[in-house]
Amino acid sequence: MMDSSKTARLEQMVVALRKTSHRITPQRLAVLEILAESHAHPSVEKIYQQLRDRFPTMSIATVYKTVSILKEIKQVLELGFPDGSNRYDGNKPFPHPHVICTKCRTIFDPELDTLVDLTLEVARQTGFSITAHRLDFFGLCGNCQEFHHDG
Amino acid sequence: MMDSSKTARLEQMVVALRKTSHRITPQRLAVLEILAESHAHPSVEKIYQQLRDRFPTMSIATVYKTVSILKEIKQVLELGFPDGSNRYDGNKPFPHPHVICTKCRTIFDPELDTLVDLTLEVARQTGFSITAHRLDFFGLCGNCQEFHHDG
DNA sequence: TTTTCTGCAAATGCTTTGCATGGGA
DNA sequence: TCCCATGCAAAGCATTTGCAGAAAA
Repeated sequence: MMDSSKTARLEQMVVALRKTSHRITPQRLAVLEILAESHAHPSVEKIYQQLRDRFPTMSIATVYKTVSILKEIKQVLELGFPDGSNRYDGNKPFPHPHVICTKCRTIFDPELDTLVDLTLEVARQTGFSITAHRLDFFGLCGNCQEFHHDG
Repeated sequence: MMDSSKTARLEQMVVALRKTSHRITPQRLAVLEILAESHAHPSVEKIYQQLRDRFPTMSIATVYKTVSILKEIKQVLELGFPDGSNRYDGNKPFPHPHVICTKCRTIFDPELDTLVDLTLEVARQTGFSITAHRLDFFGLCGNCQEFHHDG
């Protein structure tokens, strides 16, 4: 991916914050940078760890608050998990499928056709007005298949 | 649905417990009955509430423990949500799509073609060995569209 | 200068765990 | 009888909240 697109994505997020009357602080900008550049779907904890070098006094609560705002203004997609290992996608903040390794917790974005047909079929069948969806595939990634240790 | 199929499903769960050396207690049997008969995808709290009449001294921890065992032996499907409002499906304890009302939290099972094609495509693209998936559609049910109050 | 944000700590809420008593098989 | 299950309370843990001082605009 070109560097300009990362910058472009960051700029989109900054503009979205400004439009909703949120201030741009150094801490927030740093969170935005990580979310705009990373394709690893980082957790709040991961974001926090990456920021501790630049902001030694930073609180993890600030990361939580920033991510919460980004969710509200739809600039980040939350991949929530019941065990509390939530992950965040700042590159594509709209519903799309994910492939998740149940061992090493790596998350990829597969290239699949959209689910518009399925969504329409569900709406027709159930009378729901569908506004979002979530599609996750679970399994072992190539690396974890190859080196499958015990435990 | 015929009554016999409910009984049949209950019997399957009992057999599965016995095969894995788990004891059949009145409390466990009651949890199994609710999971086998309900199509509402009940939460642990809901199961607990329905059991308090018959078992006044019952602990919610017992419901958690029973559901946990059923998960292990694949006799219940857990629909986990990051806000802790987990729901359980004892009728179809295998991956299948769900339609979820974001207002009243009703959950339906739409009749959709299986995702075998998509699963194979994901495996081909990513090199994963896919073992499970999760597909949720979110929106407003017919009733909540009609009577959409504030708050 | 005003309003919002940060950082710390306490609170929250679902779920899990430890342990003594009770009950299946 | 021998283990396992129950019920109670305490612990766990990611996330949220309250608040006083700091900083954006």
